[in-house]
Amino acid sequence: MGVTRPVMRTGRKFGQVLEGAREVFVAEGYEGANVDDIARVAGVSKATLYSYFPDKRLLFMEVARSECQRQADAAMELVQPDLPPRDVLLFGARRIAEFFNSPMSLSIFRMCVAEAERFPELGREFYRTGPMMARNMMADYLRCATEAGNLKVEDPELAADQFAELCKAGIFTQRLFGVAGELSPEWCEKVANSAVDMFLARYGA
Amino acid sequence: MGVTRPVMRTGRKFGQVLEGAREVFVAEGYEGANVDDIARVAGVSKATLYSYFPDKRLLFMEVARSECQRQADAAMELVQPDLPPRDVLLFGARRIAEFFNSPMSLSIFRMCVAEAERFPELGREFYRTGPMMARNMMADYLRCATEAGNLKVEDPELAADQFAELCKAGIFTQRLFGVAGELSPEWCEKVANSAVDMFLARYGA
DNA sequence: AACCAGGTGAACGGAACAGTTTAGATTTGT
DNA sequence: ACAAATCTAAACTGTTCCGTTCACCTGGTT
Repeated sequence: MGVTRPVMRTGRKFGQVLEGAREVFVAEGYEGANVDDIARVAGVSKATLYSYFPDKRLLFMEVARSECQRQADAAMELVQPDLPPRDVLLFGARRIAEFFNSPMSLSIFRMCVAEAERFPELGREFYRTGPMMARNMMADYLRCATEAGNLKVEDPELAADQFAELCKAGIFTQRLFGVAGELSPEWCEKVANSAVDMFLARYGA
Repeated sequence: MGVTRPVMRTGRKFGQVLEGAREVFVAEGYEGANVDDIARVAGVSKATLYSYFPDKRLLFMEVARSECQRQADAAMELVQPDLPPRDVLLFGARRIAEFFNSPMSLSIFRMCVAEAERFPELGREFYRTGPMMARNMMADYLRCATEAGNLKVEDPELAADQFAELCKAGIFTQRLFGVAGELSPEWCEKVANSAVDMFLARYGA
């Protein structure tokens, strides 16, 4: 594939552009963000911005993509199969709860949801590089742990989904609708613990 | 100033306007919806539309509000405390799973999420009249059932949140990001059953 | 018949905003 | 130092679309 990538990264100010775009998109949403603002915040001329990205939509997708990458990297250290299941799960639960409590993550999530209908590729890309990575990793772990006799999971994919859902109980919805501000670490910890308790009550060996 | 209501309902075509707006908003989202289109679909002139609603935002809020009301009415029949817990929960689980599988519900949900940041009242109003109603109803039931010795729930609010989350495992996220189309009733049934199993494993008496 | 509240349709003002262009400044590699 | 690559500032184009306005129609009431 000698095909030139649609997005080139050669110039000096690529990083600035991406950083500024991230900031403005997160603050204003996709439609609300204004390209002139992005250029100003990035400390870059609009011409420069458009020399990197053919249009606003692709700029946004790159921002979402890079943010997903960051999350995926963080998720890598999520599973340490040599620990007892309770510890592994608790560690994962904390990460998930924190994710849905963080303003940045939430904002990206919100935008991808909002635009998923008009830009289907965006939604699918986000899902594939973000939530699906975590899901697969967790499902793999559950399969391993079941084979090792530490858990009893019949359907690892479903169980992984259930676990992720449990970890955001009482956090996600309220945050998404702006009912609550950022929640206390103690609250997150409680939700995470409760998620693990419930998961083990059902799937514990 | 006789304090005229911001939204008046006197004219003959109020219903048409609301119906047309609902259709276009659901299909296009808030930003994507065009007021001329709404008027056309509603079979009404733009002047008439603006005689009912001072602006697009309030029109949207009225659509969201009426849709929530509909959901709240449907939720009323959700809890029948005289049945055994497993049946009550299964009934609720089916409703929740179906809700998150329905295109209409999903679309309204998506829009409220998208606009919650710019129109905070909208997000809070949606939460209060929608998800929170269901949550309170479920929490009340759990409290009752615990007192009656049919369940053992320490924190009914948290448990209600957990239950709702479990019911959308593997449905919600995929639907929200456009990864999957509408899922089969069999799949929903499986998710609902699995949710109930897990819930009872933890909170069953 | 005269009245009138509610509705029509079409045009218009005006603001916001994506994306382009151009002539010139600045930085970088050599 | 010099040329190539990169970046800048600002004006400009074209479009979209909200919300307004105005002259005119319609169907029911008295």
